Amino acid sequence: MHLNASVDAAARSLLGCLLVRDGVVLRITEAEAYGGPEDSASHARHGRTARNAVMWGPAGRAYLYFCYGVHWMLNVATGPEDTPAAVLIRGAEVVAGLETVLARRNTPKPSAALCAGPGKVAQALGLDRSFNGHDLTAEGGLALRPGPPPGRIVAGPRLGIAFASPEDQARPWRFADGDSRAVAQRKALAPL
DNA sequence: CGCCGGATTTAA
DNA sequence: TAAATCCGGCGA
Repeated sequence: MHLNASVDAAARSLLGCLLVRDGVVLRITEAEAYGGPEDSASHARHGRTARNAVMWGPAGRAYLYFCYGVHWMLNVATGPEDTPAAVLIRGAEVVAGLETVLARRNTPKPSAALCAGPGKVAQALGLDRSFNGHDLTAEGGLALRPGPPPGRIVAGPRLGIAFASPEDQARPWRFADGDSRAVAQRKALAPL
């Protein structure tokens, strides 16, 4: 876990790490890097606001935001203080607490798609705005811990950013565990 | 203050 | 392929 490295390196280093809450343990299988004001795909593109303030804070804090009027998205703030950057957790596989995850996801049985998607990850962990700014390096509530890294990493363009500049859309800042099935749209990813 | 549109998911 | 559904950011 190298949260103070460049945001794309930080995103790669989060693959395989564990998210722990309430007996639920998820292993991160997919992540996307978002930079500062220079990244036209990032929430930081309009500068510092009340919503994205956590991106300016120290590395290791949770940045939660509400999207499409429906979903909560979990990000990990990276980089030094005053340097806005965050990694969106896009996918995970369940390591422990399967019953709790199935209940929260309102799904009868497990599948590779159970937590493949950023909205699904936050829902599986039971997250909402109250976790915004939470210190993931501390114990309790919601914690981020080292986990088994992937054997190989695949990468591709970030998803859902058609509003960004062509250069930023093309930037291969989406990363995933090449051996995990808990990854949405795997065809858009290729070996590093 | 009102409008536009989004780092998505789900079901048809 | 579209509907669900809310709020941030921006322009008036």
